[in-house]
Amino acid sequence: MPLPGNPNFMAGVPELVVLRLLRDREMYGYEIVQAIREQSGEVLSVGEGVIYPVLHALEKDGALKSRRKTVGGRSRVYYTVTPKGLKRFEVLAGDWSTLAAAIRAVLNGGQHVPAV
Amino acid sequence: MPLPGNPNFMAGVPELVVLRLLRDREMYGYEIVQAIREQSGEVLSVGEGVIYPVLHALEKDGALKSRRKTVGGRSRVYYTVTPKGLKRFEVLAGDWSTLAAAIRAVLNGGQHVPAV
DNA sequence: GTCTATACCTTGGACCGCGAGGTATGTCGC
DNA sequence: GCGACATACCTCGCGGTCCAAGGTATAGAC
Repeated sequence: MPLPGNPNFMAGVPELVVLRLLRDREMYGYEIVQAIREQSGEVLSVGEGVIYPVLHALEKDGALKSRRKTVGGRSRVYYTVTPKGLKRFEVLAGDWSTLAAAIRAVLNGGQHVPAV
Repeated sequence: MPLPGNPNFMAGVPELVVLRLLRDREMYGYEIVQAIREQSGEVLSVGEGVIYPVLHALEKDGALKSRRKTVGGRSRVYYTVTPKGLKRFEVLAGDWSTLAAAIRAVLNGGQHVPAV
């Protein structure tokens, strides 16, 4: 949360990314890990040790719902975004946008960049 | 360091910002804290508890040089960027750029954004 | 003489990310 | 049938960053 007294202003990106991916379609953890790697052009490598805890926390908070599904003999846990999760995504996305703009502003020498 | 095996990929923003400000002109710690707040449009609030340790670490690494100066009866520690520090800034700035682009790519649905 | 602003600094803990490790099952080659 | 590899889930504990809180000291205002 960048705006008012921001504790740990850089955190929460994994969460944001997870919510973004699940907004499009139902996915399972292992798949998410690879999707992040792919879609970021191999730049972001957010491992399973990050993703699974994030998924559990989001579900506990009611931002995600899960259901087991067996595909080709493999048991998977698929996640979907709840309305609460969608709202959370929008907040986080806005925060990120604000933050990135602020950093860019400083890098550009203090000229206020009018949002992207 | 976003690219190869990235430990703590989101970190280092305070350092990056400090180097950016000092690249323009000599500044002292207290001044830097306020400059960040201002230039970021009050979004970034990186307190003294962050800045001073960063300045000390950068100086210890030879990225900055300091000199005491008394202005109007007030003793200040002014910092300037060394060539090593400049190089470090360029690396960090590039890393940040890459990272921000990667996150934006994911937020945009996996279409590779051709750098900004 | 007290209060506010300036200016420096350190410490403790909180939090997050992450590697490393652990379990289990399916598939492919030999 | 057996080993190696990919899939798929999970947790623990370390480590690094950030940050609030607190501490010192001087200058200027009222």
